[in-house]
Amino acid sequence: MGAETTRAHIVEAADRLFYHQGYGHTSFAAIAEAVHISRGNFYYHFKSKDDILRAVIVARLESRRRMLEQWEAEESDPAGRIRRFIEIVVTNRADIQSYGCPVGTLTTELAKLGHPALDEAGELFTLFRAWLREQFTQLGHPARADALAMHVLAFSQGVATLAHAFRDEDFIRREVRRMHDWLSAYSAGSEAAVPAAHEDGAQADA
Amino acid sequence: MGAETTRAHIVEAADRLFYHQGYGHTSFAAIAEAVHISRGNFYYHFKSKDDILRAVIVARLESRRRMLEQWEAEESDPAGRIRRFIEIVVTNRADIQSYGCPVGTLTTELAKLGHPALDEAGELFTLFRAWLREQFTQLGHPARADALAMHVLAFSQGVATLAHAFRDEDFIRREVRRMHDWLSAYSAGSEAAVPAAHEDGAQADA
DNA sequence: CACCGCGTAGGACGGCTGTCCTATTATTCC
DNA sequence: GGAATAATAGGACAGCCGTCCTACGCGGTG
Repeated sequence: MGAETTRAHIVEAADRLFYHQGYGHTSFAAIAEAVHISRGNFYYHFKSKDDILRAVIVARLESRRRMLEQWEAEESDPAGRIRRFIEIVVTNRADIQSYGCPVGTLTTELAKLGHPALDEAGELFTLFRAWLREQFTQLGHPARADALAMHVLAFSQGVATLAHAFRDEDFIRREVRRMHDWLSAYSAGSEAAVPAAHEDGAQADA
Repeated sequence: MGAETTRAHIVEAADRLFYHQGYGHTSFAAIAEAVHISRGNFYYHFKSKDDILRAVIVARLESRRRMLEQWEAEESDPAGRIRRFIEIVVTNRADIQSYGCPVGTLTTELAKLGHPALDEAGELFTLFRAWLREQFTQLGHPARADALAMHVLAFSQGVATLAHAFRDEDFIRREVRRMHDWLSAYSAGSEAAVPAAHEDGAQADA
């Protein structure tokens, strides 16, 4: 088997195990068993465990970039692209209920471990933040774009964390509906469509 | 020194270290060093590491219960009590930016570890959920109370996760302001004050 | 004073971890 | 077909982990 193939298999298995069990709790032996190679052979492809983590982060970054590019190819308007992002928590509800958000849980863990690769993991958040900011800018809210992007990110992290803790699918769908309603105020096309303060926030959610 | 005092010191140090470094990454040696006792002496007070974790969870539960009781003593109306909860992320912003939410990060970690004490940690979430549900019921929204409670929880988790990842205090304050505005639609006193769907969600956030 | 028990100290243990080293097999090229 | 290189296997190593055991000091009681 080619070295690149084996390397890809290692990254794939490590990606899944880091997501399911966490980085710190996933041993070399566990990855080796999943890929069906010996522990010693690891160091032919990677020089340390940190090295595998960085490869996993790079793989996730590329994966998410491809996802966002595909959305831009499929959705012509920025509002539709943002809605795609909002619906991630529904699309991936099974994994999220079992393991939480891959980005949020990894970043939190690396921060607590004081791991040097924390900044690289943070780029995953930055990627989404910048992309959402761009969508809101195209939607006609350049000044608020970054704050709105952060709000959408906070929504997805909050929903993922609680869906994980309570394993509640109805909750996910309720919050997604709420978020769609929230977005519709911004996607009406003109800045004037955005309601003034104290008129926001509530809808038929229960 | 009394056994109970030492036990309390251990729980206190473990609580802090579990929060700062995570449960799995905190060793017995680290706790022992923080309390200035020997490692071996641990097993006079606790019979395992799981035992310490459970004691920490119990301590956190009691701490949060006391906090909620104090709010009920200080705030006469349920809306004010909910606002107290919303402002936790501002009050504890320094710790949250450094270590995230103590409840959310612990629950997520224990879930990934497959730790048997996961359910006990989940009671921390359940405590807040039930308390918020009660406040929204008193506010006049009994049917929506649980969904609204979950929404407030999702807000706090989302804000905590992102504030931790980006260390952004302005973001916290923005989201808290947004949440206060959201709540004001429900705390006007009558059910009729709640806006209809598609009129919610936006305000001066940036 | 002698005694007893509570609280503590510190080392020993087996197991798992990441890392490294060397031997062995598979593949490719002349 | 033989030689050089790519890829893998598997054990050795030191270090840390949670756990356990035994011995020691100290304070109160008879």
